[in-house]
Amino acid sequence: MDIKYAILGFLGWQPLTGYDLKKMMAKSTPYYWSGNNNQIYTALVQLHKAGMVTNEVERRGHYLSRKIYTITDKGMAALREWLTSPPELPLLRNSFLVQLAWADQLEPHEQDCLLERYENEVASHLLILREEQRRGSLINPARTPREKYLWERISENHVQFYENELGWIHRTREEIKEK
Amino acid sequence: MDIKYAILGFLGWQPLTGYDLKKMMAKSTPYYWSGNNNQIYTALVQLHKAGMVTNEVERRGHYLSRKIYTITDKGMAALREWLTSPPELPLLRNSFLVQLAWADQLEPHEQDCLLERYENEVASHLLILREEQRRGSLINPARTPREKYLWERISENHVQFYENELGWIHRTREEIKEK
DNA sequence: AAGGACATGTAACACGTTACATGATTTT
DNA sequence: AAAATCATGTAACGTGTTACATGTCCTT
Repeated sequence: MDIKYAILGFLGWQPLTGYDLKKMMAKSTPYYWSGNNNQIYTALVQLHKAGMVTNEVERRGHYLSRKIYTITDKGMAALREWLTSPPELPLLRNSFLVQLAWADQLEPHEQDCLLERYENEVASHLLILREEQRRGSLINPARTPREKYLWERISENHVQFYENELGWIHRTREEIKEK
Repeated sequence: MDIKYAILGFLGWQPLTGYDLKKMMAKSTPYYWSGNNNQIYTALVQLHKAGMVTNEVERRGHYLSRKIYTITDKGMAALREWLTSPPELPLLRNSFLVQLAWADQLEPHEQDCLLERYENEVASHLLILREEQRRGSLINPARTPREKYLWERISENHVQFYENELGWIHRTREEIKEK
């Protein structure tokens, strides 16, 4: 469960609430978990049980309260250990490729429509990513120059992935047209 | 549930058993489902209930038997409809990037070890992919020149993805060394 | 005789998403 | 007054993996 380590990572930075974590993950590139209450809150409970985090309840007003989580030494040690564990290959699932595998059954214009739609999807997502980078709406801790560099490279990894995909689909369409 | 359409795709080609499907998926690039009984057999039951496939039980010996599934017109229509439905963006999950996000906490040599391991993982996977391509151990239907071309492009998409990743990690390591 | 391929299925678990449920506080 | 944000949680569902369970047939 990656998300636990992502949480530990953020808490290693500063104490945070579940709600804070949710927002931070939504704003940072490597976190593919979509704004997801269930996962975050249950992971926090599990981390608490395992002694990796402690929480302090802060009352505000009559009913409202929030839990501020802090990482423990045990949590820091677990994070460090995970950081040095063997990295895994990325998991890639592209259902478009499954469509393409059987696209020979389509009429030529339907087939090109499919390819064009995919190209547009990728291109517009790339624009969004670049815009986010440009506006600096993504989190970049930058506590040290090295950390800043690493986060920039992670962001770059995403952009490059979509650029690569765009190049591939473009060439595919060109080659089909030539026939 | 993509896998249902993948099954319909293969059955559109020829009648097959669940076991056949399992092998074919394992041998073709765009099918990311790992040799998985549960999914295939339950999907076949669901497709059968939905009238997308029929099956014929072939007895062989006293106890042994196998179910040969055939796609129906309804199944073919469902497949065609899915093929023309709007493609989705690929789903990419790279837990290595989550490790990297917090890698500033590591000693320089531990950090480079992490990067090197990832580079090696990607490089060796790329070798496997290229070897599979070269040996032709991957399925390539090639019933028409266009279909052959499409499957080659799908295979190329995979290779390009890992090549891109390899380029990215290589450059990242070089830039870190320069400091 | 042993091992591998053939063949079908179930059980338990892990991960992730959407939607539901509640209600206070702050901003417009 | 309405809308957005803050804040925590639960329920139901979908998808995918590993391991379990069973037994035959074919090759070495």
